[in-house]
Amino acid sequence: MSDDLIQTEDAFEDDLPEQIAVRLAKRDRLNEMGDAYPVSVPVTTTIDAVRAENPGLEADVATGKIVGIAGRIVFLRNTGKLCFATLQAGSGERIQAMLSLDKVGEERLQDWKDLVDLGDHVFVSGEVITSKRGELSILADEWLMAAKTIRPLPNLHNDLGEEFRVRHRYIDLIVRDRAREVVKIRSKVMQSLRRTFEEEAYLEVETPMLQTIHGGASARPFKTHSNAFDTELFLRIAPELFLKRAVVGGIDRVFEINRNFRNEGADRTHSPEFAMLEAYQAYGDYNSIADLTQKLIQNAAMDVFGTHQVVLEDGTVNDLGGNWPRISMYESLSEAAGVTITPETPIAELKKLASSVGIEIEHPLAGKYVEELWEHFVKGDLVNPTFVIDFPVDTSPLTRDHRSKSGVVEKWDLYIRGYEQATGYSELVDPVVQRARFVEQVTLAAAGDPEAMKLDEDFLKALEFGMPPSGGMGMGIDRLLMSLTGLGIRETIMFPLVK
RNA sequence: GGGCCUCUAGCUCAGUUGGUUAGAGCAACGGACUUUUAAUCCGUGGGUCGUCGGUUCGAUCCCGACGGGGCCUACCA
Repeated sequence: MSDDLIQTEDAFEDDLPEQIAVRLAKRDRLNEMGDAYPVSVPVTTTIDAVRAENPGLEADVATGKIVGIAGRIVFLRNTGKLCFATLQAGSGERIQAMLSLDKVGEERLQDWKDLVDLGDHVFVSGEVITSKRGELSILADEWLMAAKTIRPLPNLHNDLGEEFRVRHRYIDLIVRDRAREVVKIRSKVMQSLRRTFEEEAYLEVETPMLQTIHGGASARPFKTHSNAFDTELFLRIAPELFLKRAVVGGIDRVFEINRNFRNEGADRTHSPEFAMLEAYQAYGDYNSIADLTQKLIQNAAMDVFGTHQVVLEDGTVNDLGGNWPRISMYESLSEAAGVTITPETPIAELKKLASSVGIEIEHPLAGKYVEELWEHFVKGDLVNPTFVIDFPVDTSPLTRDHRSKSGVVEKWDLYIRGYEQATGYSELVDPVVQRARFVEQVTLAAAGDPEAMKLDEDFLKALEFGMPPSGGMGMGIDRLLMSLTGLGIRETIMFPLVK
């Protein structure tokens, strides 16, 4: 693929694809006659408005209404003395323009045929009519080039290849309704989430993305360097430790929607940068924050689709309605595995069980085996939204111990259609226990675990000033869009990273 | 990171069991056409068959390396 065609005057001469050379020549002619890229064109209305204001007209009707509209040409049908073009607005709405010899005159009709290509933005003004076949049209008195296109649009009769769509999303958005729709859905979901937060009296904040110590999750970070401070910086893997500082400071109900960066593998459900929602609620716990999470998602479904039963890309229905069940990790695992597993089950036994079902991992923490076993035995069967609650303590360093069960923490993961959609905690606010947990992590890091956290002294100091008992949650926005649409992550992100 | 597959015109795709001139539809160019809407009809041009190297009389095709992409797998959300 040659992307640097239009660089130098010399390049015009030689190896330019025919279609581009032809269009550049047309551009030159337009500039000689006037302007191929005028600063504006005298539009009086929009394609959407013309359609909305002229519904259900009979065929071959003249309304007497004169309008000026602009749009991108997506179909072109030139005949001898009457030319047709289909103009598309940014919304995807289309309308037909008709250019006849007796209205625009011989010269301008010839200019149209000579200079206008598929993909061009044009302005036409004239009367709103319907054609003999009943198509709502603008019968032009005049036309103007609004912006000349140099590259040809792909044909609109075959689906674009997936790679082409991702690499040229701007073209995908022009030619594919669904691409535009997904952008719209995403925007509406964001509005809905913010609306729910506002109703619940949360404040939206923005915390650092460039951090000197990365914490709040376990993942490999992207590294960068600050010239001014001459120091290594990390792109954040999570905002958690800063949002908790905000809660310490008295921002009792706080949320952030922003990007996280994780230097891990990319696949259908993982992107190196992804939009994350985190929320914290002083005087709440993992139950109240689960309630909030359910409300956020159900409101989003209702606001965007008007139902909790959302229809996915493949035609299946994702039922997000009702009160979502909360199942215990240890109990659901014990049931599915046919063996009683508790926080007291020795690691050797867990290892043996894991090995017997083909999970071969070496890890010093019993909790890791429990989570792996749970994913093996239970995860696949969870289709409808389900909160899996009460996780092993040793894999959840930022979560408080369970109020009554020993060996587990007050943490849930929300699963929807087999994917982890969100996670929530009763937050660990005891600075002494938090320090001890961090030290364990750092010890692991020293033992060669690159994802273990470094000690964030300033965060610990904040806790020492007293963080109220709190519930907190984190939710992947891209994944929420996936749950609501059934699309892959690279379709829910408008411009996903490509090499 | 490992395994398998893939890359042909502006776009979507055929095809060549190694042979002289690599095809289609849409798009483009020339012509005809005042009611088309994937307009139609006649005619024309357009390709380093991902890149580099090897084998061969001859490579788009076989082999190797590199690059892009996909699927599975591993890690993470």
